[in-house]
Amino acid sequence: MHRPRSEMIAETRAKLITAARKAFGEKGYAGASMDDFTAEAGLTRGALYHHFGDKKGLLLAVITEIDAEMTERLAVISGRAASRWQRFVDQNVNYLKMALEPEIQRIVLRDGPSVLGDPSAWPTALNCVEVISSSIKALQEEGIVRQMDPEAAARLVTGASTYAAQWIANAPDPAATAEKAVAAFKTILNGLLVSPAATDPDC
Amino acid sequence: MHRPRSEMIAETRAKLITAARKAFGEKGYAGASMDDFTAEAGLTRGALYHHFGDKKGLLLAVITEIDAEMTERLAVISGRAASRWQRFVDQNVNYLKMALEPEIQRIVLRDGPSVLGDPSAWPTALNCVEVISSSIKALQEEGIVRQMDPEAAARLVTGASTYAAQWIANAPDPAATAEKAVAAFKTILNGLLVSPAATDPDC
DNA sequence: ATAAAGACATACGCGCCGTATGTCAATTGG
DNA sequence: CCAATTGACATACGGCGCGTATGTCTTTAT
Repeated sequence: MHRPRSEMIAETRAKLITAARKAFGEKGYAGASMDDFTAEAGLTRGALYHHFGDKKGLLLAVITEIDAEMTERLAVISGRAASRWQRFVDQNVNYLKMALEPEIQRIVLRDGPSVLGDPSAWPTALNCVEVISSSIKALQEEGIVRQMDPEAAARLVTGASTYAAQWIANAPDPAATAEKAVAAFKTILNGLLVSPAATDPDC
Repeated sequence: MHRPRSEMIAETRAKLITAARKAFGEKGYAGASMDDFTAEAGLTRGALYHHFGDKKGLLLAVITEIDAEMTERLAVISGRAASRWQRFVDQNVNYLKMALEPEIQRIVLRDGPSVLGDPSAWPTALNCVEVISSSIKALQEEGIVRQMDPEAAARLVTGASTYAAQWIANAPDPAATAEKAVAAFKTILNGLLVSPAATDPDC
């Protein structure tokens, strides 16, 4: 009756990741007690150490899951864009929007780098940056974007939006701050063009 | 013979901050034992809790000290620049250079946000961002830089260089990576100009 | 000179992490 | 079909590190 063991294992792993993700998101990595959230998943710390090695390993698993979701969401966005340039702008704006979510801010943007070190060195390597990087490369080949190292440009741009997102989310008036930040962000992106539009082309 | 008590206190505070700064920089915030580094300063945790409240309070004091140094270093740079635009570029490049230092990376850029939350909400509020912000404002008034919210622009630009710095410092070949990153960074800064130079104006 | 304040040390308890060990079910080979 | 082995997970143990409560001793104030 117990369907194959591998399914039980996958389910256990999923339960642990889900419980940890919730705890990390709400209380932060340091504030989340392994005893507490494993119990909440109906398990003990034994299971956790068996599957993930240690607390850091679990955090990495949680971040990998979140990053996969982010990449998927960006891919969906990329599908429906009129032009390559519009796609690039959409990707960036949506990356910024995702970075506004408290769970992503806390787990991926703040605790992640502190516990696991520089994000660009992570195994999962934040695949969503890759998405933006390849957009830039395509735009350069069409002669739309100025020549520069695509990966470097992608990291600079995502760094800017990441930082801006934290600023927005913690500002006294997030809506007004977001407006200013997105406007400035688009102006900067506009500056990447070989022939910058004199005025902002879109909303 | 013991010169005024206030001097002794200041000395104690300074000793604690120095010892903590060293420990935080080498072992990270979480890995630094308060018992260890207070002992190294010839004191105990009692003194620490008396002056700083808790471990987070001490981290804040350390970051405040580092930020003051960074601001000072930027101010010196700002003094010797041919043009306002050149000053702005110098500030950014030097901000990036500072962000390459391991101590700043670990304490200010990684552990700080994790423990104290979003940097833009810190009491010290990273004064160095303010320096860059006012440069942008001045350049806009001269009609050199495109119109946008100066603070937003400053945060985007510092976010980009901060992120890029971590990428560089942790890259397998930091020198080559730095070259690509700085080149791309200058191209992006160039895009802020009302009349962008066709080719990069300086080295 | 005595009282009050404050700087700092000592002592205690508790939470939390990692490891070592144990148990029981599920697979595998004959 | 039945050992023997593997591996998933629980339990038990030890230790470290933080925060607090308390104590002592010096300095300032009156």
